[in-house]
Order: sequence, then C-alpha cells, then structure tokens
Amino acid sequence: MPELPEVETIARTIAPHVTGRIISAAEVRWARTIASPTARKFAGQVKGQRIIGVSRRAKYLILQLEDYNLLIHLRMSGDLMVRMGKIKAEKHDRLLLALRAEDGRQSHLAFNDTRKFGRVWLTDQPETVLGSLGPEPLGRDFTPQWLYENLRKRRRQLKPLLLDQTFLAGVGNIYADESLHKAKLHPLGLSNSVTKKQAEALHEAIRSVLREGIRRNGASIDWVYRGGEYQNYFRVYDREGKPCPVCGTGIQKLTVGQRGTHICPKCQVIERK
DNA sequence: CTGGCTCCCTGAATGC
DNA sequence: TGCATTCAGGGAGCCA
Repeated sequence: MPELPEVETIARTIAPHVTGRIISAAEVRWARTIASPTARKFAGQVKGQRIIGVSRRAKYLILQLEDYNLLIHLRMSGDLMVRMGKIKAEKHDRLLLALRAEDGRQSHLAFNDTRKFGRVWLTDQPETVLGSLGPEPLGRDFTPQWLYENLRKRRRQLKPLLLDQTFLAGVGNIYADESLHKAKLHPLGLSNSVTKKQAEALHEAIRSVLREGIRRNGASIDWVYRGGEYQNYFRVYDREGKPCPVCGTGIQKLTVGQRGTHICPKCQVIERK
C-alpha cells in the first residue's frame, strides 16, 4: 500500500515525463474514482490544462495544472504510470489522461487501481482536501519538541495516533510498525505517558524509516510492484514468526485499531511506572 | 476526546 | 477441480 515513501517515489518517477505536457483528453473508466467534481465535469475541466509540476503532500500526489490542482490518493492498491505512444486501457485502469508534448508526441498517465479505493480531486481549492492534514514528517514543522508536546496533549494509543493523518501526515501501517519497533515503543502504549527521550527516539525513528523507504524507492508488496526494494529491509512488518533483527525474538502479529500490527515482544514493552 | 465497528473493493488464501 | 467463504487494508462516517 502506498505510503509517503511510495508516493514520493511515484512523484519523482513520473515528474520528468509529465511536466510541461498538456492533458488533451480524459477517460474516466470508473466514475467513483473522481471524488470531485462529477466525472462528467472532470473530463471537461481537465482537458487542455498544462501540467506545471508534480509534488506530494502526505500520501497525496499533486499535479499542479494551470487553473487547478489534480490531487490523487492511491489508497490501498492505486498506482500511476506513464505509458508512451498510443495505448489501450489495461485491466483495472480507472482513469486515463492523454498527454501531448510540445513536439506532438503522445503518452498517457494511467491511474490503475485494483480495489477501487483510490480517489482523484480536481479543484482550485486544494486546501479543502488537504487542509486538515498534520505536519509532514520530513518537514521543518515536525520537530522532536513538537512530537513530545503533541503526544502529551492527547491520550491515544501510539499506533492509531501515528496513523491519524490529522496528527501526522503520510505514515501508514508499514512505516508505523517499523518506526515503533525502531523506537522500542509498544503500539498500544499511551501517547501521554511517553517521555521526552522516547519522543525524541520516535521522532528519529519515523524520519529515518521514511528516509530509508524513499532511498529504497519504497516497498513493493502485495501485487503492486514498482521496483522498490524496502520490503527486503523490514524490521517487523509482515515478518510474523521471524527473528527480531535486534534481539532475535520471534516477531508477533496482533491487531491494534483494526490493523494488523507487528512487534518484537521483547524490544517493545509497555512501560509502567 | 477516544476507540470500536462498518463500509468501500478485489484477489489471494482457505475450507469443503 | 471448483465453488463458497474469509480476509487485508486507508480513510470516512457512525456510534457508544
């Protein structure tokens, strides 16, 4: 499932192939993919728009157009790829944007999404979609002090809080498990009992895990393969029964906040004082 | 404010 | 072999 590093990887991959191109046509192949406006309006409004740039906010991919922002959330199984020349739609393609380069060459930006959870917004007010997101974990606002203070303000289980996009934006199930293991914190630990030292460790863990994810071009798991390699470096995620890389204890899988969660039962203990 | 549950979907895994 | 059932998972929405 694409999280921050995977979306960042996709943004970097497609940017050189789409920037400067003009969207000459849009084919909506699954209407519910378009969150706003309606599928019909979408095609009309996006047609003729030039792509100015590609960026990312949390798990949203942002195509900056002349008059709009095209926001794409890949959710579980979404993927974006550029296909050169004239193409036919492939299985699970939900949206196809025909692109025309300055020299007339044609290509397509395809949004492929097996499970149909992904969504696309075309809007001139991106903050209506992105406005409630928490800070970027790799951004300047996310400091150890900020994390400590905001963990203490709440009384939440650590993992659900890390997954809460209004608290911190971009961390998903994989990187939450990896971060908590690296910081030696239990996913069920309460946010308001975290010490300053633990908050600093968690801050460092989140950043380093996300940075390594980006360095490895993200993780390629399930049937979505993007060439990323981070899945080969998981500490705990999807490693039930395998040894903890720190102490060798068998990794356990449990459910936290209705999410599959992986921990080392020896390294990650809820502290009581 | 918090946590639990359901829904949206498909394909892989499992059961008989 | 084949059919039916179960399940994962991001995020919104609902409820207690």
